[in-house]
Amino acid sequence: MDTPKRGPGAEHEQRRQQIADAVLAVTAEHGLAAVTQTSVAARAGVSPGRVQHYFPAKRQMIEAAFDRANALSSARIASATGTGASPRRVLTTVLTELIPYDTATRVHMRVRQAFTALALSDEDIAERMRREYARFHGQVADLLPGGADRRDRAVALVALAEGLAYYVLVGVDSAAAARERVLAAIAAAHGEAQEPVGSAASVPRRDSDSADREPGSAR
Amino acid sequence: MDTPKRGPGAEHEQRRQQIADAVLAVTAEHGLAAVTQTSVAARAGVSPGRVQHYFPAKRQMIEAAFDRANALSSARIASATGTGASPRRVLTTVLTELIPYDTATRVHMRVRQAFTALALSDEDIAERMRREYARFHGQVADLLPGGADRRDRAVALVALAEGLAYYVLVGVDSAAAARERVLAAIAAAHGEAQEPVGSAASVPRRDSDSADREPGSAR
DNA sequence: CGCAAAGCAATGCGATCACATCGGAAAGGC
DNA sequence: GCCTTTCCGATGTGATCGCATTGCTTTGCG
Repeated sequence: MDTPKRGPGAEHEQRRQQIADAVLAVTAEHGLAAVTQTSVAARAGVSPGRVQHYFPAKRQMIEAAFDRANALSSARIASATGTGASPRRVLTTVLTELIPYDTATRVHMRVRQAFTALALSDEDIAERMRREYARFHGQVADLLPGGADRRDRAVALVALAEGLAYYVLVGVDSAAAARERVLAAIAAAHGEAQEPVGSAASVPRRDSDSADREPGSAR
Repeated sequence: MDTPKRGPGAEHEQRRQQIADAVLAVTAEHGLAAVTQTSVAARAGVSPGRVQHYFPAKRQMIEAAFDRANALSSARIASATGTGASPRRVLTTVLTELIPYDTATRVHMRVRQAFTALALSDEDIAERMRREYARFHGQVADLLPGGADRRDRAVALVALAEGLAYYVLVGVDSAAAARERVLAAIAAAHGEAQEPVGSAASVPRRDSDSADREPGSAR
C-alpha cells in the first residue's frame, strides 16, 4: 500500500504499532486509566516526545490500540482457521482461546474487558466494537453445523465464553472449570444431548483434561 | 444497630447512601473515570465539601458505592424470591433482570460492568466481587432442579446472561434477542431439549416482545 | 549542496483532581 | 449556658495530565 516508503516515514507504521502495543500492555496490567503519555512511553522504552509525535491526541492513541487489539485477535482466529482442521476443532480452539489460561490470553481478555468498559461511555469505540463483533459472530457461525439459527447459537456460545472469561479474570471461576463449561456448550450447540444429572463439571470427553494445554495450532 | 442516634450523626448513614447513589448514577452515565468529588456532588445536589466530609478518601467513596450496588442487587433478588413464585419463575425473573431492558436494569448492568473493569486492577474490589458472586451463584443454584451439578449449571447460566447483557449495553445484540437466548438456556438447564433447527431466534413464547416490559414483580 | 519534511526531545501551560486546611454554624451533653 | 462534637462550605496546594510549542537533528530529494 503506501507503507513501503523509504526515508522519513519508512518505519512510521512500525513505530506506531510498537507504541500501540505498549498501550495494550499498560491496559492489561493496570487498566485504561493508567494509560498516559508517560506510562506508555516508559513501557515502550521510548521518550514521551515520540509518543506525542506519533499520536498528537490521546484519543488517536487509544483508537490505534483498539484497532491493534482487533487485528491481533483476527490474526489468531485466522491462524486457527487456516490449519485445515475440522470446523468443530477450529471452533473449540477459537472459543477456548477466549478463556484466560496463560499470559497471552489473559492479556487479551483484560484488554477486551477494558475496551468494553470504554465503549459504554464512548460511542465511537462502541461502533467499532459492533462491527468487530458482527464479523466475529459470523465467523463462529460459519463453524457451526445446522440450519438457520447458526448465528443465534454462535452469539450465545461466544457470550457464554466471554462471560466465563471475565469470571476467570476476576477469580470467580477457575480457568479449567470455565474451559469445561465452554466445551459442554459447544457439544450442546452441536445437538449432543448433555446428560441431565451428575457429569457436567467435567465432560467425559477425554484428551488430557487439564488446563495447561495449548489448544490447536493457534499462537 | 448504632444508626438510630439523634442529633449530630442521626442522618449520617442516610447521607452517605445518598452520595453513594450519586456515584452509581455518574458511573452508569459516564463511567468510573468521570467519578470525581465535584461530579458526584453535583449529581447528588450537595456541596463538594459535604462529599469530602463523608468520604475523606476517594477510595472509600468507591467502595461504599460498590457495596451499595451489591445491596441494591441483593434486594432485587430477595424481592423476587419472596413472592412465593415457583423456583423456575423466580429464576427466570432473576436472570432476565440481568438483561438491560429499561433504565433501571441498564444502570445496574453498566455499574456492574464498570466495577468488573475496576476489579481487574484492584484486588480489594476483586475480593469483594468474588464473595458477591459466590453468594449469587449459590442462590441461583438453589433455584435449579436436579443433582450435584446444579452449581455448574448456575454459573454457566449467569455467565451467559452477563455476557449477553454486555452485548446489549454495547449494542451488539438486542435486548429482546438476548432475553430469548437466556430463556432458551434456562429451558436447557431444566433438561428440556431445544429443537435443533429453526426456532431459536424467537422462541414461540411471546407476550409483547418489545423492550419495555416489566418482568415479574421485581423492581 | 541546500532545502523541505519528518523525527523527536524538552519545556511550558492551563485544567483538573485528590486531598488538606480553616473557619464558622448547628446541636446535644453536661 | 458553655463546650465538645459533628457538620460542611470555602479555599488552598501539590501532583498529574493532555496538549501546545519550540528547536535541533536527520534524511532523502531535486
